[in-house]
Amino acid sequence: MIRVLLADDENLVRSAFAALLGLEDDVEVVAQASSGAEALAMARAHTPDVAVLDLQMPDRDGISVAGELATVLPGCGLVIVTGHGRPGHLKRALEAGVRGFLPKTVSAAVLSEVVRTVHRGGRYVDPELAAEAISAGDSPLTPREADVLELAAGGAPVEEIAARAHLSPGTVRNYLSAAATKLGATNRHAAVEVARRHGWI
Amino acid sequence: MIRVLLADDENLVRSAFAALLGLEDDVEVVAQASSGAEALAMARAHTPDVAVLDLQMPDRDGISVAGELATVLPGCGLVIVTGHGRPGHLKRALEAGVRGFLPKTVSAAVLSEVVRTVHRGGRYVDPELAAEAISAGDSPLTPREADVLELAAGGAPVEEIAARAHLSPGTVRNYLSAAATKLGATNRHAAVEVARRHGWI
DNA sequence: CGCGGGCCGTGACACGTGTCATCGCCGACC
DNA sequence: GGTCGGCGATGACACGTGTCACGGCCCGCG
Repeated sequence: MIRVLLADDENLVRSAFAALLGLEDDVEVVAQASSGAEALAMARAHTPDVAVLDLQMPDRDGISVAGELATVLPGCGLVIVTGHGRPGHLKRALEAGVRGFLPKTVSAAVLSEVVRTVHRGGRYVDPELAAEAISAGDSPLTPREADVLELAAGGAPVEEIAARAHLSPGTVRNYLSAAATKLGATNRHAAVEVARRHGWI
Repeated sequence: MIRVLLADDENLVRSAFAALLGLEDDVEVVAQASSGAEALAMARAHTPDVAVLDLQMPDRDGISVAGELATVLPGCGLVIVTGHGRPGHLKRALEAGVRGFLPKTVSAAVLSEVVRTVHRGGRYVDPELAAEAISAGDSPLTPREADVLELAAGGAPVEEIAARAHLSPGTVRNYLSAAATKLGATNRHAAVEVARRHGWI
């Protein structure tokens, strides 16, 4: 029997996944969580064999939860499920010790199969996503550029970004200009779109 | 027995919903679709009692599908399920004849209950979402302002927006300026964020 | 009919931005 | 020890934008 922890902030989806996995004979959902913090607490309490985590949760990234789980529960298999799979996310997830990564567009049979594969110590990443990740490559942005670009995501003026990043307005413009050039965008706003699409911010 | 049509582009979620609804004695999932066009075709073929539609689908809006279904299958109950519930979406959905509207954050028991309620001819909208919709009110934007603001969503420069909207650059700037003022934003980019958050674009 | 308001355009001004050159400080690497 | 690259800053210039005033056209409404 494979003991599974489910974490997803969308209760309806999480319960539905539980119902889906419940149909399998060799899988048992032993705990559910609706946030990253709760997922960690539940994992400590129930020590599941496999943790199925949603990528986007209100408090913290599913990947950061996975990273912490990897050290707290080394034996626990880690699977990330996500709506919009971005290449950058996949890369970060694999670095965090995740062994299963699949978008929600895959068919139902895949989920339970991936749970079994990961439990056996194997790996599974969605082929389409893997291809995208390889063709897209790494982020060309330096850490600071990514930081500043993320702060620019809300459409805030440069002054506000500078204040929130504790930087000079001129420096912020330099970073944004560099980021836009690297991403082949004409604006920082278009650059934000590109970076988001690749999962680089 | 309530005959249900399920439409959601995320196969995993759709199958999971099917499993969830399959646990109910009085509900039967008779058809599934992964796009808006497919949902319409399936609805014609199977004449379900209730259609459960995801809001965001690749080809067309779940609301526009609902609007068409309302004329094609007048007796069919319409339920919209969505990840991020925006007040503006709720309003448009109700105008299209939708009688059930709920975010995916609700608990599992609610879904089947809403299907039953809608099948009986009743209505259900998520209380929290309803409160937001009332407090947020209608969109202050004129139709053209909303159009232009939508074209500005990608971060494109004014010239490009003007070309795509068949307008003069000056006119575009006027519209964007008006929209930003009405939405209390300093930029058009921040205005886009605000409008998106309210579901006005 | 006059009036308001949505729609579309022009022109002008001030401000925000994008771009580039140049500087200094540091840490990594050969 | 020299070089390279990331980080932070400054200053200057050109361009994109935000804002306002103003013009016109059309439609609906009192």
